[in-house]
Amino acid sequence: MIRPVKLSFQKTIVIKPIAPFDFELSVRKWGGWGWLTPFEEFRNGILWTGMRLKSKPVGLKLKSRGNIKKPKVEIRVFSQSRLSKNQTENLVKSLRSVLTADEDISEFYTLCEKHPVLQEVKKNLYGMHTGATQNLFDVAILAVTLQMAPVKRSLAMLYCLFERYGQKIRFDDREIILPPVPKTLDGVKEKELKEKCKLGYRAKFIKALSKEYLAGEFPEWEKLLEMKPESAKKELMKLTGIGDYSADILNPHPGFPIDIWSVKIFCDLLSIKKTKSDRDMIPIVKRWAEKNWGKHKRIAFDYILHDLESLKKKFGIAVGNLATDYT
DNA sequence: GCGTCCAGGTCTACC
DNA sequence: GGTAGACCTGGACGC
Repeated sequence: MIRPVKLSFQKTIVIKPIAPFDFELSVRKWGGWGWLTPFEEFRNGILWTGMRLKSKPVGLKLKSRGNIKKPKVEIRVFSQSRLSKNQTENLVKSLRSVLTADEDISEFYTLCEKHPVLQEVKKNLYGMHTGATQNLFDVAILAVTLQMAPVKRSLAMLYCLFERYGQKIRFDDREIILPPVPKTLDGVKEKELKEKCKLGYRAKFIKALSKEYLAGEFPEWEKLLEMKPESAKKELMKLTGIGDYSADILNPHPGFPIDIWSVKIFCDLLSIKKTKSDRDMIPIVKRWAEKNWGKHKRIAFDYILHDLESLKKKFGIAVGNLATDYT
């Protein structure tokens, strides 16, 4: 990795999300995945992280200046050069989106009253918004590293990709690593990715995704939003290495990205009778979620995965070591 | 210590 | 269109 890019303070942005909004729950993600990058830092109620404005690296220092009922987030912005009016407007738009500041979760909370598991997660995670990056390439890389591997190995692959090929930024006495860009990964040999980051067969997917991005074959987030959920998913599945599971992670429409690991938990939690193998139960549990939770299935999914430890105690589900694998 | 199995999917060849 | 088998790696397990 090249030496860190030094960023200096430019301006402060204030965002007022729709209440209820709990700042810490919304920006602190489980399992070492991070909110915008796995290498961000959260300490004493402050989050240091970063993102790109097109190709311009931006450092962000976020702090709550409100409360759950009257939320207000102060964001100090750092960059190499002054932000133009247009860049500032785009940054505010991106920040509102990744914070899901405009999402009213009260409708989901009404649904929560109908199911004991959701009642519990609502109580424990009240005010959590589940936003994350809109950069489809970054999410595609994450999805590929999640495939066919335990969490420990997924994190090892992801961390290696960031540390070797990501971009380090330095601001406010902190160093943050931003995700690798397609151009960088396109310039790395598949053999190197396999050997250095232990990506195995996934190295081919990463290379192909980089080439597809550079060739303009990645769909745009806004266009996917305009499509019907299933059409958007089909579009995403045209990308190399993106199948049913990964497309559910990338899709801006609410999906239900369960896999072999999580299907066991959902069957236990939701008392869904296991009539087939774990893999064959995946479409059955997906249909259950669609039927019972509809457009709220993704936020329900996120709330449940964030609250596994307390759900384990409350409902005695057999998540055992699987849940602690995330910590 | 060594061999075998399998995991938090996807692709491809084959029928 | 449906399905079996291959694909990387590393931890768990049995011997």
